[in-house]
Order: sequence, then structure tokens, then C-alpha cells
Amino acid sequence: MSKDNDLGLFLRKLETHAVLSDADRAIILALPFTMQTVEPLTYLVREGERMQQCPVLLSGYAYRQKLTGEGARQILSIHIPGEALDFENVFLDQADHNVQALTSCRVAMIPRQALLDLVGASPSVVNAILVSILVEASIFREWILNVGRRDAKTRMAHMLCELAVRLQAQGLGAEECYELPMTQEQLGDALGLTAVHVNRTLRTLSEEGLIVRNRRQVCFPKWRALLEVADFNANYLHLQPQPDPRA
Amino acid sequence: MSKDNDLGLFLRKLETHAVLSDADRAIILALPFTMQTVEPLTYLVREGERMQQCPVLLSGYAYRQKLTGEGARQILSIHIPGEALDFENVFLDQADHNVQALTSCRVAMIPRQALLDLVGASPSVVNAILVSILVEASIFREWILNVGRRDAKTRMAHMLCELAVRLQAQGLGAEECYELPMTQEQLGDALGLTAVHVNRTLRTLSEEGLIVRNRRQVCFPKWRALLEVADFNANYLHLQPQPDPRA
DNA sequence: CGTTATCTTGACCGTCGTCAAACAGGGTGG
DNA sequence: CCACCCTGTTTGACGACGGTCAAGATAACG
Repeated sequence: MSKDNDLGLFLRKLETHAVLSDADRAIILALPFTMQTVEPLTYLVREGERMQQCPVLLSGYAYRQKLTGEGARQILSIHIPGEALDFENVFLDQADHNVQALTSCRVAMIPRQALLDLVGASPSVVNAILVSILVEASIFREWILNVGRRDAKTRMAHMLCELAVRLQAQGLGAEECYELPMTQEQLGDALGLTAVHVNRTLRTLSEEGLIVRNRRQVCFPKWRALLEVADFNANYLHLQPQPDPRA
Repeated sequence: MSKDNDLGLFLRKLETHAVLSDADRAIILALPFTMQTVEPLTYLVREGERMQQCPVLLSGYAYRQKLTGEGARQILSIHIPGEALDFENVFLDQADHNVQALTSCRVAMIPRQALLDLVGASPSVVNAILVSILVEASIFREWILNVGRRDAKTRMAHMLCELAVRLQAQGLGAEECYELPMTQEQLGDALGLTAVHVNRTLRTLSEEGLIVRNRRQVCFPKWRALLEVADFNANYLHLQPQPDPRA
């Protein structure tokens, strides 16, 4: 069973987007890897480096991040368990941004070569990885729209919705409530806002009863209403697994 | 010769990022396609649609675009000749955003199936396409940083630099001068600004002698200084062709 | 229980958005 | 060739969303 294997969550993530055969599943679960546990803020990928293995997140959260010359930080995406954190540098030479652990994380490191060998060896698994990469790109696009064209409140709500839906799709926590261990400064870096304004925005959402926070937990008592406010439509997440179109 | 073939520019683009063999080149140039000429603003990909062919831009400009529920538009990327405009929907079921012609364009439409058949048939060409997709994702990430964390002037300068460098890399026009047929409203939609503020920003850049505009042509008399102001570093464009790592 | 990070709030400010009007350019048709 | 229009550009006055600065309150952590 996939659940017995550490890579089970990784497989689940791939199957969220692509239909796989038993043979495909076997190939994925048979990928070599070494386990690693890392502390919050550990760099899993560092700009300029050449990666020899691809980290896959098995527990905890991580984020993708980039800095301006002035030192301002922009968080580019948040990653949840099951997601590969560095498909890009399996095929590219040099990392162009950073990936950091947000919480303490368990990570499976898959040798780059093992993933490269899949190209040619298993077209349907390559298809699944391709779809995964393309869905991540789609999330980047929505992120651009979010940061470029929505006001602070909508922007914040949108990010909260996206995470809720993605966690749900991975079978982690319910849609109406989850653990979000980001500081308000990190939220600001993700949304292109300052920590202070994040605070004000969260207060507004709370006052309107759209979110309830205690500790690092967020709940959504009026999920439908929140989706409205967030201008959220899950299409861009491509959550319906699609058959290998080559078939 | 590749230059005799309509897909020559497409090949050149792929070779900017990946090293190809003669056999690979032959496969790419032998892809079936039909030519098409479209007017400005024509939709080449429309959100929600299922595409059966992948447009490749051969002349003119196009852009990728998405709308908020309120109708605000965000341009996600600008495309120049040689670039495939819709690798995403070769592998995904449903378009999650739009692609529109910016100028009148010549476009080669490659049947989706022909591209799908490459997976399994030609690993090294698939590698090249993968790299292409990943570089586009890298450009999205930089775009997020640009919109999220840079002020209007830097943001504008950065976009102008990116286009200059990409055009240069494709052998189209010089670094110091090119044709940019975008209205100020479109520039605003790309940068997350209003047309009015785009105008003010362009004026500032002009006054500082960093850009010179007449008609739709932009020139950069002080390229080095502009790179500074733009906080521009071309690493994220991955312009050094990299050998197939599977070799 | 002290120390530090994070959160929270208020006062103030600046970049950028809004609204509006004038202006330039480029087609079109008379 | 010149009126005419339409789209795009330019500018100014004003307003607001979000940034900055600073201080106090809370929570996290050894």
C-alpha cells in the first residue's frame, strides 16, 4: 500500500492531477530517497546552487522565496506535505530562488539522477510530473494576479482559501480549519504587504466573522462568504485528475 | 537549414535553453503545423477552453492574461517570436487563463497530439520542452517579485530590461533599442499599475535619460545604469543552453 | 521567570489610484 | 486635403490604500 511508504503522500499529490496505473505507482514508490529532518528556516534550495537531489516535503510546511537587490523578500509559494520542492533544478542548472522550511519538516531527498532517468523510461510518470510542474506554474500565475490586482483584504482571503483547498485535496485537515504557522511578517512577504498591514487586514476579516484565529490555527465559519470575498475559483488548481492524454 | 523552416525560430528558442542534437533538430523541424495570421487582440487561448493545438509565435507579440472577478486585468507575461504560447494545455485539460495577440501575429499551430507523441518518442526533445516550461515558470516567479516588492519605477525598468534581454537572446533587435507596441494601459496591466501612473513613471525614466521613446520604439542610452535602477539580473532567464542532464 | 520574538494599535506620511480635462496622432470619409 | 473621430497620451488636483515609525501588550521559549 502506498500509505506504508514514505513517498505515499508524494504519490497522492501526483494522483491529484494525473491518472496513474499500478505500474506507474510502483515506479514512483520505488524511487530511491534518503530521509532528512530539518529545522524551521533551513534552506532546502539556495539561489545559485546546483542541486543533486530533489527534496519532497513529507510533513511540515515550506516556502519558496526570492529577494530584491534592496533585500525585500517575496514569498512565491507555500508548500504542503506531498509536494516536490525542486522539480525545477532537476532539469535546470542553477537555482534562481530559495526554498526554506517554514516549520520543522520531514523531507525525502530523491537523487536527481533517479528523476532524470524517468524521462525515456516511463512516459506516463513523466507526464504526471509535467502536469505537476504546470499546475505549480498555474499557481504562480494566480499569485501574480493576486498581488498585482487585488486589494489587501481580498488578497489575504484568497491565499487562505488556496491553502485550505490544497490541504483538503491532499487529505490534510478540513477545509474549515487548519494550522497556519506563518508569522504576520511572512504573510506580508507572501502577499506583498507589510506585517503591520497584514495585522490590520486580519483584524478586519475577523471582525467580519470571516475568519477565526487562535494561536496559529485559522478557521472559516462562513466558508461560502469567504470564497466570495476572496474572489476565489479553484479551477487554476486543476484538482480533477486527468487521464494521460497520450492514451 | 533551420532558417528555411517556419519553425526555425521555435527551434532557436529551444536551443537557447537546451543543447540539442541534429536528430533532435530534425524532429522539431518535422513537427506538423498550420500557419495562421491573426489580428491584434485575437484570443489564441481562452480560459475554460480545451485546446487541440499549441500556437507558436513566429512574428509579432502576444501576452498571457487573467482577470479578477471585478474585471481588473493582469498581464502575466509577454511573448516574443519563437515562443510556444500554450505548452500548458498540451498536458492540462482546461485553460486557466487567456493568451491574446498584442500585435498582428503569424502563428504556427502545432497539433496537440504531435507534441504529446514526443513524450516517450524523444526524451531529449521532451527535456528541451521541459526546460522551456521551467524557464517560463522562473519568469513568472520574477514577475511576482517585481509586482510584489518593487516600486513603480524599478518595476517598469525591470520589465523593459527583461524584454530587451529576451529579444536579444532570440536574435531580434538590439539590446539598446526595440519596438514595444504596448499601450500604457497594457503596460499598467502588466505591472499592476494604472495607465496614469505608467505615464508618470515613463516620464521620470525619460527625464533621467534612462529611456528614450518615440512612437512605440524604446531605446536605452544608458543600459548599464538602467540595469542598476531595474535591479535586473538575468540569471532567472537561464540563457546558457545546458546539455541534456540525462547524458 | 526573564528574554526575545511576535502581535497590536495609533499617528502620520507617501506612493499610487481616481477623476477629469486637454492634447496628440492616425485613420476614415467627404 | 481637411474635418472628424477614436484611441491613446499627458497633466493636474485630490483622495485612499497601504507603508513607516514607534510604543505597548502578548505570547513563545529557554
